[in-house]
Amino acid sequence: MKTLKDVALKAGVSIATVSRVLGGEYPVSATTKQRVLDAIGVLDYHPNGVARSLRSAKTHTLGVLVPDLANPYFMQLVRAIENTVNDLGYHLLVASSNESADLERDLLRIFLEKRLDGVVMAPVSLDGSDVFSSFISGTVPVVFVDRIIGGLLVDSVREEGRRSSQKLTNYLIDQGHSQIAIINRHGATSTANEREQGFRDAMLSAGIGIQKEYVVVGEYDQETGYRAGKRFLSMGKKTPTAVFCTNNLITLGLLQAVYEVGGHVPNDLSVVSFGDPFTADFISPKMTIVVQNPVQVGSQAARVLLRRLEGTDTQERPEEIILPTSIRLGESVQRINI
Amino acid sequence: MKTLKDVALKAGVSIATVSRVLGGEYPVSATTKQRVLDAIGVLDYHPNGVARSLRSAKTHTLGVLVPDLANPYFMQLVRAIENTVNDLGYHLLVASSNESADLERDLLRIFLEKRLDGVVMAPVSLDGSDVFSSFISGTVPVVFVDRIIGGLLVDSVREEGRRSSQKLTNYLIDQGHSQIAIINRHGATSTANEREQGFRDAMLSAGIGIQKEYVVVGEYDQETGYRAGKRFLSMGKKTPTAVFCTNNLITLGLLQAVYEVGGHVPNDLSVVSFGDPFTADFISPKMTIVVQNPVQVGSQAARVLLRRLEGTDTQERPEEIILPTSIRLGESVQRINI
DNA sequence: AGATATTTAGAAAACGTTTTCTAAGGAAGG
DNA sequence: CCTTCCTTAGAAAACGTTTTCTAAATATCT
Repeated sequence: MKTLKDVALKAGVSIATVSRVLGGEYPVSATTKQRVLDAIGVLDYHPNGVARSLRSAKTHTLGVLVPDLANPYFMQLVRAIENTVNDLGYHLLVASSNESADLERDLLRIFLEKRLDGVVMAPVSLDGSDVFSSFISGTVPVVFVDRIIGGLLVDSVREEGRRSSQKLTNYLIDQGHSQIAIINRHGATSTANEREQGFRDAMLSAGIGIQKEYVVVGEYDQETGYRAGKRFLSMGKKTPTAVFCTNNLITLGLLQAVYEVGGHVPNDLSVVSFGDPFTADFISPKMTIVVQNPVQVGSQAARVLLRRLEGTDTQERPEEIILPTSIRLGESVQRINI
Repeated sequence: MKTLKDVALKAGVSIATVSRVLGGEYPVSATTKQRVLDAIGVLDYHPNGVARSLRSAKTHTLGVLVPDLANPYFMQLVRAIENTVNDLGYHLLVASSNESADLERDLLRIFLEKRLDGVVMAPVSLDGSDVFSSFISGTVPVVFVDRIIGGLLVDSVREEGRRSSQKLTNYLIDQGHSQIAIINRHGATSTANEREQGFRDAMLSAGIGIQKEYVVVGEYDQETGYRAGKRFLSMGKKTPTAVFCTNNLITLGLLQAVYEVGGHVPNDLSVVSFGDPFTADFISPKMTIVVQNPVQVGSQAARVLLRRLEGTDTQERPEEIILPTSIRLGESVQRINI
């Protein structure tokens, strides 16, 4: 591959001059400029971005770390980030942690070594590991999306979870349900916690006890929803009348389980869920959901990050943006006569 | 951020020695090695990957260029590529061309400047532009996925399209349909072409003429399917009895249009489609589809690319892998009595 | 014990840029 | 016409690595 030196030789100037023609800041006479441009064209020269990055300490690349690329929520998120940053000449290194804290740590180390200019991530870890402190001491801006890690002073953009969970549960209760199950993620992502809290808030104030068999924990994936569904359906008389799915993939799995035994939603089982617009629109029946907005989260996060990158607000306190969510009623809940 | 120099100073050795400790190839005495490792730990040193890349002419980063990140097919594809290459220490720069040839060219130029080690892309352009020749002369390995560009000697991995299209159409004909519409992408992606060809093959050998109003072209998106659906449904007696959707997003849009007017599939309209497993499984009714396999395509493409990167088969002729597809019958087609 | 081989470490070049510093040549001013 | 200023261009340092070349110190062999 050709270098500045080749171009300089061809054009009969110094490499400094070629660099200046490309940079455009420094004055170069019209004639030499043309000679250089001609040489560049003839040689099919393409600047070496790696060398540039080394010299300028800027890679113009942002790291995006999501737990699961196969989740439409995160796919939409990534897309929104891309759309927002592309115009300013940034590009994305995308990786997924598969909900593993170890993998997350490894990937962050890679991000650090690749000297990415900033990071948008949905954290999996429960607490700030050593890698985070490296990021912070290295002053690489990080923005958390969807989830947060308590105790870390990091910018974050997420969606309101507890109150909307509460409202969603209340809706079920209002429709006459009391045998309500919840399928959630194990462990303690902030998101999972908030959703479960909201659920408990509602049940508590309605005076309904929460039965152990009705609380299922697993992963944010279809498998978890499918298994839980199978189990619920095999409980005979004790089968819940309604299920609260805390995640779109879990919902898909649950529906699969119901349909597989010839069941019907909502006739045999009422279902409510958290859902991104993409997934939600093509599930039948139309689901009653808390409408999530990954596009908003992504573009806001990108904007926060870009502000940190361009601006000089290094010692400013972290931004914490919590987007409001709303409930959209569908046809996935049956009214029960008490 | 700390450098080799800092570590060398702290450990009382030369930077060459530190580099050797990190590299692991060159023999270093146990005592100095320990001193160096201690210094690295104390200083929280993280190697500068940019400098490494400059020196070694390897970025360990692959470019992935898809037309649309919001399409579950490509999302699955990207994920499969990531899974395949991560183990070997490669990471992905992901970008989407939004089906724009101009944007595609710009992004390829960026890839070139960032000195990515290789590229996996679903090409949008119809012919090989100048950027491609830069890639080829620069010997950056490229693998096409899903689509190809005629006349370019480039590795490719895609799915069989024409014969499966023909079979899918034949199925409709066997079920008694003759008023069959097709919704396809405009222009000439190889994929769109093949699917249309297969459709025409079937219609021709069945002796059914293809009516102009039954051939709709647009984008590979929901909007296109939705609009086409609206139009079909407003044709009264001439409304087709069956529609062949060449793409999963188009299918979603079409269904939306049908449901919106209270219609039913397949009672009011039979629908068949190309579909990725993810989307297909959660559409109701269960669709009769050509099952696409983005995961296979992605991992195969990654493997081909890795082989080019590691091996020395530079002058070998391009690989052209065409994966077989199969038809999965669902409940989206109604049998018509003739 | 002397000669040779082996192990370990440092100095310096190289990767391809950007940018600072220096200087040549011409324009402007007295 | 001589001095001063401005414009344009080159030389060289710097960014942080890896690697080649060289050399010192130690081990091995006769």
